[in-house]
Amino acid sequence: MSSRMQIYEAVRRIPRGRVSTYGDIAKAAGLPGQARQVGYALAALGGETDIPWHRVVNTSGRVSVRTGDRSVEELQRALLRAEGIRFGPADTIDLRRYRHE
DNA sequence: AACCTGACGACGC
DNA sequence: GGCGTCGCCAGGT
Repeated sequence: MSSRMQIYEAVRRIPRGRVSTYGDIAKAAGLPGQARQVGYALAALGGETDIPWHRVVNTSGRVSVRTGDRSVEELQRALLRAEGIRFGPADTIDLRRYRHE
């Protein structure tokens, strides 16, 4: 429960126009190796939140696929593009360039 | 208690 | 880079 707060705090630290990965956030939240927990914590956020959930992608530099609802992924890409992040072929982001340490 | 399921990831081919 | 395998762990059946 409290670990979820740690996750949100870490996500909050991602600067605008940059991204981080589930694994990196997990590590930053003191939960190394528990990337999945990050996914669950973000999924638990409703639409109303000030947490920049869209700045979290997987290590492939791509927006993770949700089960069912596919429109959310489009929204995430739109939000990222709005921050100046460019997507390459296959909707891939260049992590070497946008990844936040 | 056993088993299944994910907004994941590292590793070996 | 694609693909299969295994490790991870909270929650729900």
